[in-house]
Amino acid sequence: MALLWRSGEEPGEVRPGPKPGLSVDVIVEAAIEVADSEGMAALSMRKVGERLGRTGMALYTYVPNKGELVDLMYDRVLAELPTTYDASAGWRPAVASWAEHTLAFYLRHPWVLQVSQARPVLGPNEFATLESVVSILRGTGLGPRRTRGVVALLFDFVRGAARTVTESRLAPSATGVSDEEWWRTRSHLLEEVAPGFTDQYPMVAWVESEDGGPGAADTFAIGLNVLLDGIEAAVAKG
Amino acid sequence: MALLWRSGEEPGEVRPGPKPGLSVDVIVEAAIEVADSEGMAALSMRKVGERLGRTGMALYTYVPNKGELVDLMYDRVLAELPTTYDASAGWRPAVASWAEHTLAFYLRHPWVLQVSQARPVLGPNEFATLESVVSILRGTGLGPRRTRGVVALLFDFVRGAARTVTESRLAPSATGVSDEEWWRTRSHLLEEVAPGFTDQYPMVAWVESEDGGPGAADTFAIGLNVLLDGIEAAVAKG
DNA sequence: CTGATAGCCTTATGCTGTAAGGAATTGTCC
DNA sequence: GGACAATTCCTTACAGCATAAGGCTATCAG
Repeated sequence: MALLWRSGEEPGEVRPGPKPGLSVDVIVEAAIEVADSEGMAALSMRKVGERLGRTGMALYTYVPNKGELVDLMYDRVLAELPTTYDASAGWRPAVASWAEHTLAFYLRHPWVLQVSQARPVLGPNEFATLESVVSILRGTGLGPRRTRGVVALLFDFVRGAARTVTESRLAPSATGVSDEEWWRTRSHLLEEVAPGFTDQYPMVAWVESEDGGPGAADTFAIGLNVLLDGIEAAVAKG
Repeated sequence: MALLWRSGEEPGEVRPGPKPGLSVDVIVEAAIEVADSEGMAALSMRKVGERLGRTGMALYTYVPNKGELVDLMYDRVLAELPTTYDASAGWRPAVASWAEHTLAFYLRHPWVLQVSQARPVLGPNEFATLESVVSILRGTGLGPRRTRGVVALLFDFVRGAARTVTESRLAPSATGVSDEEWWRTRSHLLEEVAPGFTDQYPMVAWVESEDGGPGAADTFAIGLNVLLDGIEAAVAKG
């Protein structure tokens, strides 16, 4: 964890031995490139090493193990997120803006969703993101307990939405079928394998009727509004 | 996917060869036991095979690959969930009951959270769970699009809450520190490594002040209420 | 009995993280 | 300059993973 907060130790201390050809920073950078383009599952020490013209083992000079490397990657990409949001028009649009930025962030780095959330990595940028939401929510006047609940809810919602999008993005490419095609053939497939499933699951059939626009984006917007209304209600209650 | 919907093909068809010593069902059962007790990461074909007195390779006679096995495990445990909820007192308590049942379910089988969500596995029990929530939400009078949004929001919330609980449960045991102790030493640790972090992140410090009761359970209840109020607002708007 | 089939095995391939130990480089001290 | 220590990076090795390939054997239909 010390590595997370160092970020530029004093460059003094001249020490014997060959000059370091790498650094924690370039390793983390290379690892992020791998994870962004090939996904978390394809991230291996060997692959990161090769990208830097080294073997996988060379990385262990700089990073104690893969887990810590992932923690460093996580905190590093979090730096992309804004640290403040414009709350001049009230907390509602600010929260909406936060949610959209955060969603886009997860879509940019889907592997982040696979990094442990509840044992927080405790890096500086993780605190900064937390700081940014709480800061917005101070405008609601809610107390710390309620605010904690709302923050958790907001994160769960955005992360869940991101997971839905990225996974539905990956699934078709894995099977070689396009996204739309997949959903179109879905019902046909099901009718084949489970004849009369629309009778067996009438509610599912109903909820999937009346196809509303762009799908995922639409669902996100609706969920966000419900959520904001819920916060408003909590505020009204005091 | 055909395996998901079979669940008892006709036992006719007498075929040559040795009698099957195993079955898809006992394999799935054994795999669930492994995943429940040792976690998804520890689930391997070899381990499931050994639990049944076979090698790992023997399973490939019944199941095409590990991915399909996981799909089967997923749909199997989903059968534990209720298929209907009492909505006689209105949709609000019914949704609350659904959320609590579902949270408890995820806590019982934490590995389920690691099964892909957005390319739905499309098993019968997955549809049944979807059916149960939508069924409750019909009582709100919302249309299909809004209902879809609310369903997604509900699942994201419950899954996120479950993830938070299970991960904070696992983390300390991995490091050998107790849960409470971990949180207690948290601030001290941070003060050491990042002196004056309470000044740097005042909002975080504020939101973590006033420790409110049992923590996770409290956060869940608060979030759920916010969510229910949000649905109510959506209903009121029409 | 013969041939086909299905269950289960052993073996092998190519991945993974990482422990261990050695070679090479570069500094400080005599 | 030579000795010694520290450091980077390498090769090798091990245990584990999913799973492909091929072989042995039990069991059926004919």
